Amino acid sequence: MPELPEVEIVKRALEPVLLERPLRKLQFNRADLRFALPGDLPDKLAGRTITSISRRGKYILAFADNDHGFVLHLGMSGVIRIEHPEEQSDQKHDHVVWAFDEGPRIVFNDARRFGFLQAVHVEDWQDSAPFNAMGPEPLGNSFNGEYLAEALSGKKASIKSALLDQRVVAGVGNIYDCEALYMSGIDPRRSAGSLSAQECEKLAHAIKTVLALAIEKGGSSLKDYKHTDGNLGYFQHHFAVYDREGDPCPKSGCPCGTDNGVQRIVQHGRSTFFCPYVQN
DNA sequence: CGGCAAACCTGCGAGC
DNA sequence: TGCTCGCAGGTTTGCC
Repeated sequence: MPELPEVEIVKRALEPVLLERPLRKLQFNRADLRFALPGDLPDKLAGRTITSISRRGKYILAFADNDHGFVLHLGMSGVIRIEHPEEQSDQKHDHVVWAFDEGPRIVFNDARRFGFLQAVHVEDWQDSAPFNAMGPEPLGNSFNGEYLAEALSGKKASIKSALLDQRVVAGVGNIYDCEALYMSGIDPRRSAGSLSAQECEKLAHAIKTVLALAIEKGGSSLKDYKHTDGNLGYFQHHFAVYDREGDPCPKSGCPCGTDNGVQRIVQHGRSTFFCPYVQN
């Protein structure tokens, strides 16, 4: 589930349950996820209170009142469950548990284990990888057409893959990459450096729009998520092209409707979905 | 250095 | 029913 909007939604859901509650125990159910889990972190955080939560790209950061904290990445299949005492259940692939003296606990479940949790300190987290090379937040003011034109300048790789580079812009993944390129009418196969200033402006705007809309939709169905125990997929019904191979694209009267519809191609090992008429 | 394939790991749906 | 294959929202590594 995790691109920027989903991570933002998880971050917002964590705020009321993780903040300002003394953490009884940070429990690791195995020694490693994608990377080794920080074995000394539970001792640093036991009995402490988390005082801040933030998001950077697809990463969630949380710091305790002693300036120690953790950074969490959900990988491809990572899911956070917030479980009230009467609804706690241990499930396969529950790797990390945040336990409190009372009230809900927090569980990180990740079947594929592409996700990870690492220790960070408030003083220096920004100086270490990947944060020291990460591009701007797409919803922030510093991300705009002018920045994008500069960042893409001279790049020979396709615009599709350039947007997946977290050094160009933080938090865009395969879905919103496809959606933003559709929204801006840009062919995903074009080289990144070939985009005009006007196209960069359009694309930057489309990225902001699609991400903001996804956060809005995701937020509205977060209640369902909490009650249905892990059933996700809030925004999927709003995709214009992603995972819609063969369907007519949403543009009314688009010739793709009487042709082959939305096309799927593979670029650098990842699926790209696009409408060859809208995006040219 | 830029670009790209492969690797990491498990689960699920399609097809036989 | 059960097997194999291909595919999955991400990132890192190593090779040209």
